[in-house]
Amino acid sequence: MARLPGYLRALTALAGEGIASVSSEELALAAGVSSAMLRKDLSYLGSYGVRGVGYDVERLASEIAAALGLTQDWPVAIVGMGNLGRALAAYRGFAERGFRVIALLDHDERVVGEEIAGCPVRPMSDLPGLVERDGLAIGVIATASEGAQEACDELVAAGIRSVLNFAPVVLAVPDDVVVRKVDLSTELQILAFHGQRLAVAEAVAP
Amino acid sequence: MARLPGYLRALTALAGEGIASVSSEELALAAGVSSAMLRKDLSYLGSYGVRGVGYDVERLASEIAAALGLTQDWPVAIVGMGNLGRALAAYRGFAERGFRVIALLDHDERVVGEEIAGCPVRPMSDLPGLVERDGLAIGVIATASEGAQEACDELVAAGIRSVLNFAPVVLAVPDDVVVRKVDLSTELQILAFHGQRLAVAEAVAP
DNA sequence: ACGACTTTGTGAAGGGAGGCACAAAGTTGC
DNA sequence: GCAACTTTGTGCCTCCCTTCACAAAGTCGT
Repeated sequence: MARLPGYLRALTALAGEGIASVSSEELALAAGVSSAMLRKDLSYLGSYGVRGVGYDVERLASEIAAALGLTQDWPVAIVGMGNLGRALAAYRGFAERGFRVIALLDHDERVVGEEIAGCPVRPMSDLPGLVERDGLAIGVIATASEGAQEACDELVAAGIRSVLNFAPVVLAVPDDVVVRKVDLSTELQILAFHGQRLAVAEAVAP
Repeated sequence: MARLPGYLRALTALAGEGIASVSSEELALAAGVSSAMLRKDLSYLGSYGVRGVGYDVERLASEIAAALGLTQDWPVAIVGMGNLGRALAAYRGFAERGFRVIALLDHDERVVGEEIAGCPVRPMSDLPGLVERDGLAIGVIATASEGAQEACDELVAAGIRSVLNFAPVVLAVPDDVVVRKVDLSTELQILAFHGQRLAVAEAVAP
């Protein structure tokens, strides 16, 4: 379920405010979904609500965290130390949510050895060892478009089956590999589309 | 249509290889969709294909670009000059696709005046002027979660109706404002979910 | 202890997006 | 100029996701 992270985030925020119990209505509002959908989603996890009262915030949060597999730390490696890769390496958001960046990788020998955000850049040949010895399970692709497929192939060959792709290309992977895509320019283009529709609508009926 | 940017990207790549004509089958493969869906999507734009031959790459690319409103440059402002905001300011991907970052903004007076990637950081109070005089239409929110709603409110108050949100919160906006969200940690959590399912499956049937 | 009230969990209905399959249209070879 | 082949455009069908609505269940006041 792609919405569980949103619920977890809303619950964490509520817990931070010292709220112990929440109804499906309130939580749905905070997470930006309908209450019926929220209840149906949560019912898949089990019956953790109490009729007439609502859900226990702490309890539900830990159930969702368990379902998402967030009870453990997930080691992450970032491939590609260009502009984007450096930014991601410096970004604190990973560690805050249980994702530990254990390696920065680059194909380019001139970059290997450099230190970014206190972490040395390592060659791609280190990948198998990272998977084997450090339990690396998630790879982040921050290369340019051209290098993305090759980087992905190397990740998959090393045994990684979860990939987060920032490059604006469609990656070809075996069926058992999961690829999630984050694409700035696609999002911007969708916004441009709406912006234009707005402009056209205004021109017609000002 | 959220898939048009993907088609455009595939077409641009084909044009770069000097390919002049493409069938729906080939283009669909390159864009990672089914050929039937591609044809249906393109038929909404009009009949730009030739039966028995396929689509003219250049022609189709410019039609899609026009539909997306990419014939003009879209001015963009980035709000929030923390880690993420600085990274975005330095990121070249915007300009490459017709999105011009015309302003960097921050609420914090200690950051205002600083220069990042050759562009000065300006106060939030400059917003109305940017919208009025420079045609600013798209706002990018790169603040921390806490400041996101306030930043969004200021963007909307200034007249911006297209927002790209990097903060992991659900923004409340009027109906005529479009918000697109890019959320790293949600994507990572979804990957963790799959990673855990994989681990569980392996433990059951090794 | 009982009744009224609140809230969950879920069956049924509704809608929309994607896929299938085929007719229409255009091209190419002879 | 005609026939065979290729490829688009689209009507129809199916399936999944969302929403509606209500019964079951549990709480709180009296």
